[in-house]
Amino acid sequence: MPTISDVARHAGVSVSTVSYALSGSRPISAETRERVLASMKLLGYHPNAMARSLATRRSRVIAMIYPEVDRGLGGTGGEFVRASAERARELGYQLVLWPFRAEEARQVRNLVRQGTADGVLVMEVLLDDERIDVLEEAGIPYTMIGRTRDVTSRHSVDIDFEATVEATIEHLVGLGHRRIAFVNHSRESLEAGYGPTVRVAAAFDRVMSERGLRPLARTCSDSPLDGRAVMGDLLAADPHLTAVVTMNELATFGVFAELQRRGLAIPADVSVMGIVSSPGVGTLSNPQLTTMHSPGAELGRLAVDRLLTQLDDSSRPVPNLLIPCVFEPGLSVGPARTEPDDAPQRP
Amino acid sequence: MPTISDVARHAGVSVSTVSYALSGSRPISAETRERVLASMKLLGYHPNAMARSLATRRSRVIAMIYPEVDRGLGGTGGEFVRASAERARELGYQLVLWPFRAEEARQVRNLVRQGTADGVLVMEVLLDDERIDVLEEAGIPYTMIGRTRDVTSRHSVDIDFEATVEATIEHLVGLGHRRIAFVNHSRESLEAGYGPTVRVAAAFDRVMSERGLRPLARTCSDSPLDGRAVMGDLLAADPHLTAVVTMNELATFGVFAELQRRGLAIPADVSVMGIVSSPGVGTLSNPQLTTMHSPGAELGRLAVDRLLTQLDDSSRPVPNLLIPCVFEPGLSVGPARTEPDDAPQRP
DNA sequence: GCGCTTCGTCGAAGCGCTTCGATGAAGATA
DNA sequence: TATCTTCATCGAAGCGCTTCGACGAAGCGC
Repeated sequence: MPTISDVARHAGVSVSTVSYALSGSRPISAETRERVLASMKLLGYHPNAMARSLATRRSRVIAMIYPEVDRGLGGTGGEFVRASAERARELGYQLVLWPFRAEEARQVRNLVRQGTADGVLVMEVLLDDERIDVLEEAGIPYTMIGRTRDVTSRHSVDIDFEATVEATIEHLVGLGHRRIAFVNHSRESLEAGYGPTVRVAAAFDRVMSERGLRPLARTCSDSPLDGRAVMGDLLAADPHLTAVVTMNELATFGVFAELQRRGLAIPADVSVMGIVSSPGVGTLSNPQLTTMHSPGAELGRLAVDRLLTQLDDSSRPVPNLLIPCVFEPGLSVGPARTEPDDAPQRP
Repeated sequence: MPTISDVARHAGVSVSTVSYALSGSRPISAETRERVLASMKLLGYHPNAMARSLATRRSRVIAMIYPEVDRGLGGTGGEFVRASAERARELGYQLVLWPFRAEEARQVRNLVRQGTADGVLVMEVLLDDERIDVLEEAGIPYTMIGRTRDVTSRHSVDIDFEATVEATIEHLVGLGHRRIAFVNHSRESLEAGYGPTVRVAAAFDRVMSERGLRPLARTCSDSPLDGRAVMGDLLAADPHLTAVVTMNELATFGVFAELQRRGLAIPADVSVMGIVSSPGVGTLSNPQLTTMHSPGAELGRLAVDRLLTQLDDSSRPVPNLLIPCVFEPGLSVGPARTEPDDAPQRP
């Protein structure tokens, strides 16, 4: 591996001239620049990343803290990671993976202190998340994917759960649905303060109540088996429900199975709509699931952009971003069936 | 951020003493070591990774080249990445992601030359893969997940496709199946020389032929829709087939749908067995899919171990590893139905 | 023709660490 | 007691780069 002084010697200039020729941070005559660049090419020179980092105190590395790349199925996590890594590369940064859960905040601190990363991306943020406190304290730029409880002075991009729920209910109500149930993620994730679980639960309650509808909701562990049980439970709670909204991809398979077992046709008897789902997951069901798919790749890119803006110019304020899920048509949602006991309706 | 000389000053020793106290590479009296460690703790000192790397010419970073974290569904890719990152961390390394496809070998070379990574992990290796040539040429340690065509002098871990197919066919034949069809990944991936596609195709041919059975196989793009079409095609080619082996998770959903549409019961009429599938994917089908799931996490850990062994002691030869898939029982495989035209069988 | 600015380049310091050779103080040996 | 080791520690060099101050050579106005 040739070094900068090999290049300098070969081109007959000083080391600093080579550096300036490369960075352009001081004027260099066109002629010598040519000569230097030619030498570089000839020798196959590539600046050593570590030496450069040491001198500039910038590693051009961003870290991504992620507890799980994949939650079971669901390409969302992976999609997010890939999009971030790609965007980072486009902008000349590298992405390192720090596999830490919320409880491992101390490890995060240690790694941050080592100075390997110029900035940090945090996935799967909890409402109260120690890792964020550590990052704040260390004074290192970061961007959350997700949001802590209070987010006013913090940097985040997130799915716009509220708007997503709003659009979903709007869509269903527009098709005549009034009795709409919701299948959430697990009770544990709700209690742990996992953002999507908490925010969607709250949004569903609010949006339904605002319309004078009953917000029938259940938590459900991430498995088809529990999805079946919960679907049964929901039908017991309201035998006349006409639509089910589910944020739990694995459970959705159970929801389908249970409805079909009971002879309820989708969507003729019951419509099913997936929200915050990974792209393509809709095609796996029969009939194909209508979804609001989560903008994983877009969030990944935006998170990186946002973080790097902060790095380049920490004074520039960057607004927090909320991206709603995208409607992806399927065959699992249709007009509400007219219920006998819905009869006394106004026209 | 305190530096090593802050610590030295505070403890009243020289910089080198601090370094030795930390690394233990020269004897230091217990007393001064204590004093130094106390100062470190008090000052909150963490050695700067970049400076250390520059001095030692070791970055303690390994890079992972991956074209896709997720192929649609399938947590295998993500599982692999996560397991690798975790294992690397356990051993004091960081994992950076290099999102390069096989065509982007030049970019790989540039990054390698920068010296950011001590070693490289390459996912989704093709039979003929330029990236591997680049790594060989650069003389940087690497480990493939997957294999190039000739692997004798190269470092790899991979799924043991041959053993997996062998075990699968064995299992089915043991249940009386003779007419077994195979649904592979896409024709494009076969032609691109994507390892799993090619090796399993070959293994299926061989294993079936060795048993005097007809190796009925089809490529199929990764989608439920094409899965349906291919299933129809297979039934046209052999209306009496009793088992389908599929390596294509998305297509499997279509296979199920098509069989059910035709009133063929699973497994009473046709058994379906998924191979090289991501863990948990079996539970999504109804009836639950019997699979040979791919040992993604194990491969991830092993790949890292293997690479780091090479780094520590490049002379020590490390054998290439092949890990078979693991049988995961489900409800989609049963005894072969007795076909009218299979009648003249020996007892 | 003089001083003044501008331009292009150089040398050296420094980023924070590791590591090698040297050194002085004990302790062991004769 | 003089000599040789051994042990613990120090100082300095060096990893490959950036960047600051300096300096000579042109170019400028008057």
